[in-house]
Amino acid sequence: MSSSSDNQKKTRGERRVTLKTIAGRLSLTPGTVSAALNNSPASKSIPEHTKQRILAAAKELNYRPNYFARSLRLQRTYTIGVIAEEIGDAYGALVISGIEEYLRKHNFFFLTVIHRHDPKLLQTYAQMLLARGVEGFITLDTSIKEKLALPTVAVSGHGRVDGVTNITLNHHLAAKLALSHLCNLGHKRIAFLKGAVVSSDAADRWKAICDVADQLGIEIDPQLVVQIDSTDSTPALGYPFAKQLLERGKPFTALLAYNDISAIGAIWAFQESGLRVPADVSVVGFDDIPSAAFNSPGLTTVRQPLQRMGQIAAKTVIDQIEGTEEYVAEIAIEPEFVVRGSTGIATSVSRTAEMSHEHRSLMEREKDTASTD
Amino acid sequence: MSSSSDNQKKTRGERRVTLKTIAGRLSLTPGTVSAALNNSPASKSIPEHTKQRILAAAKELNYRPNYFARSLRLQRTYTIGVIAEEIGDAYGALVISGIEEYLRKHNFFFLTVIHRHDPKLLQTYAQMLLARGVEGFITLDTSIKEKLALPTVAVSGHGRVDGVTNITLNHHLAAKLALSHLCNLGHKRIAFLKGAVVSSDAADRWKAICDVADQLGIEIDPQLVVQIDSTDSTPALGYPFAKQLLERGKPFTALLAYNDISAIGAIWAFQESGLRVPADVSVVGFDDIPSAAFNSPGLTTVRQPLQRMGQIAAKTVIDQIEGTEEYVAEIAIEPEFVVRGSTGIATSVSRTAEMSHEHRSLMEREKDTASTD
DNA sequence: TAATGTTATTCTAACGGACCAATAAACGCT
DNA sequence: AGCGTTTATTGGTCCGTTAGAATAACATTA
Repeated sequence: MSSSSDNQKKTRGERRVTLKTIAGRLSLTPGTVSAALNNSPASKSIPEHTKQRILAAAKELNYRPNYFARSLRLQRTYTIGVIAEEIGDAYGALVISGIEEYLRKHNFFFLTVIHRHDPKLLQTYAQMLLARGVEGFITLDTSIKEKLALPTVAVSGHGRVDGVTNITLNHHLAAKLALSHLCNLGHKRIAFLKGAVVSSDAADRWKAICDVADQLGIEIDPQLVVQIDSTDSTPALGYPFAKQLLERGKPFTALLAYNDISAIGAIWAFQESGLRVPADVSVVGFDDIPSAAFNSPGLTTVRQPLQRMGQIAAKTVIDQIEGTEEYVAEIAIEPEFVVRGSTGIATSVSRTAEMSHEHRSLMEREKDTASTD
Repeated sequence: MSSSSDNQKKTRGERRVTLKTIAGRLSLTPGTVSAALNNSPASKSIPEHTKQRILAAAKELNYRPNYFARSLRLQRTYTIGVIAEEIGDAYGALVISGIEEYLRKHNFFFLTVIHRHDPKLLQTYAQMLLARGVEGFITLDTSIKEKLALPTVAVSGHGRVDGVTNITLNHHLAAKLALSHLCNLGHKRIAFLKGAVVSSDAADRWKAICDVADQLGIEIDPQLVVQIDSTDSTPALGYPFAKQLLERGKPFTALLAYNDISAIGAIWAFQESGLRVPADVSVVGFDDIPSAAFNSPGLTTVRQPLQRMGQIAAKTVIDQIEGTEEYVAEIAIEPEFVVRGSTGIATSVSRTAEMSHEHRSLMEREKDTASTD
C-alpha cells in the first residue's frame, strides 16, 4: 500500500529536489543555496568552502532547478515558437533540424505548431505560443501579414513584413551558378520552367535569372519559357509543361527548371519523347531534395542549404532576444551548386525540335484525327 | 524616455493582465476570479451575475492565464518530450508531423531534442526535458536501455524495454502483402535483400518474411538471399548487393528489398545489366519514401504509415499520463501496400541468369583481363 | 434570540526560485 | 573603545495561480 503510493509519487513528482532540500541538508537557507548555484552578485560574499559544499550537495542530489518557478520569477523561458506550414516534407524537416541544433547548443528549446494550409489558425497558434511564454518566433514557409508581438524570423517568408527578418536564398547567386554552369558547357538555347505565381519566391527567382542571363549574354526566348501553374508536389508538376515546351517546336539544348520536382517531371517527359538526358538536353533543378540524387540520371541542381538556413534563423532570433544584434530586414543565404549526371556538353545540333515534331505527329495520329492543320 | 521604457515593457512583458488586474477592476480578489474562470467546485457558490462580470472583464482585457504560474501550482505542464535520432529525413519528419497533429488537438505541446547518433547525449537530454517538466516521452528510432522516469512510448524502438510501449509495424502483414502480391503475379523464384544486422527491425522483418513464405509455399533459396551490411542511406545501399545477386547466376523473377532505398539501388543495378524492370524482374520496396513514387519506374512498396504511427504514439503517451489506458508493451501498426510500376507479371523464362553472365563477361573483359576462369 | 445554515466572498498558504534588505559577526583602523 | 567595512547569512517578499479554510452577511428555524 505505502509502496504503491510511493511508486506513484516517484512516477509523478520523483520526490523533487528543491533548494529547500539542499538547504535543509546543509543547514543553510534556500536563498544562500540559490545565490551560490547561480553565481549571483550576492554569491561573491559566500566563502569558497561553503560554495563547494553547496555545489557538491546539488550534484549529489541531482538537483535541477524547477523551470517553472524560475520562469515565473525571471519572466524568461528560453523557448522559441516554431510555426510551420508542414514538416512532413524534406524542406520543413531540414530547416527544423537546423533550428534544433543551434537552439540546443544555446540552451533554448522550441515548441512547434503546424498550421497545415489553414491560414486562419496562424493567429490562434501564435496566441497559444505566446501564452506559453515563448520569447520569439520562427516561421517556416508561412505568410504572415503583420508583425507579431515578439522578435520574429521568417524562413522563406512570403512577402516582406516590417519588423520581421526574412531568411531567403541569394537568388542572384543561385541563378549565376546555374546559368554559368550551362554556359560553360556551351549551352546557348536554354529553356525555362517558371514557378507558379503563388509560390513564395517564384518572382524573385525569375527576376534574378533574367538579370544574370543578361549579364552572361544569354538571350531568353519567350518561346522557351513556360510558366507552371499548379501546386502539385509530385514530378507531375513538371511533366505537362515540359511537353508543352516540346510542342512549341523551338529547339533548345538545356532546361533550367523551377525546382527539382518539376525538373524530374520534365526529364520524364523528355525521355518519353525519345530525348536522352543529358546527351540531347541538359536539365538543372533547384533545391536538392533527396530524390534529386536518387533520380536517374542524378539531377544537377542548385542546393538550398536548408539546415544552415534553420541555424541562421535560430541565431538571428536569439540575437534579437538577447539584444546583441540589431534587426535586419533580410538575410540572404548562399546556395551551393551540385553537379550530377543530368547536365553535359551542349550538342551542336539540337534534336529537341525534330523529336518533338515526331512526337507531336504521333500524338495527333493517335488522338486528334480531326486536326486544324 | 518614458515612452522608450513603456515600449520595452510592451515588447517584453506586454503589460501582463493577471488575475489581480481583473480582480482590481471589479473590486474582487484574485481567488474569486480564478474560481469563476476555472469553473472550479467553489464557483458554484458564485452568483451568476458576478460570474458574468468576471468573464466579461477577462475577455475585454484579453486575459491569458500565466502558464508558468499555473504549472508551478498544478504540477502539470501538458508538454511531451520528443527525443529523436534525426528529423532531417522523411521518416522522422513524418512521425513528428503525426505527433504534432494529435498533441495539438489535445492541447498538448512538445519539446524536441535530436541526439544525432550520439547515444551518450540521450540521458542528458532526458534530464533537460525532465527539468522542463515534460509529462511523458516519445522516442523515435532510438535505442533506450532502461525505463525513463515517465510514461514513454518508442516509435520503432530498438529492442524491448520493460515499461516502454513500442510502436512497431505489423511485419507479418507487411510480408504477407508483399509476398502475396508477387505470388499473384506468378512469381516463384524470389530474391531477397536482407537488412543489415544493426538495423532496428531487420531481424523481425526477416522472420516474418520466412514465416509468410512458408505459409504461401514459397521456397526461399539461400542462393537468392543477400544480406546488406552497410548503413548508407543512398540507393548505393542496394546497388552492390544486387550486383552480387546477379553474379551468382541463379535465375529469379522478382526481388523483395529491405527498404525503398535499397530497392532503388537494385533497380539501377538491374537496368545497368540490361534487365528491364518490371518486364524481366519485379522489384518491391519497403517504407514508401517520397522518392519511391518519383522513381522510374514507380516503386511498388509496403508503406509504413509513419504519420499515423506518430499519432498513435502521441495518443498512447497521453492516455498513459491521464491514466485512461493501461500500459501495453507493444502496438502493431498495419502497413499498406502501394502498387506502382516496378512489379509485373512473372516472365515464364527468367533472363536474370543469362543477362548477368553476359554482364559479367563484359565486366571481365573491361576490367579484369587476368580472370581465374 | 441564539443557533444553524446558506451564500458570497476573502484570506492564506503553498508551488520553487530569485532578489534585496537586514543582520550579525569579524576585521582593520584611528 | 568606537567606527566603518567586508564577509556570511538570513528573512521576507514577489512572480501568478489555485485550493481550501475562514469569514461575513443574511435568512431560517428551534
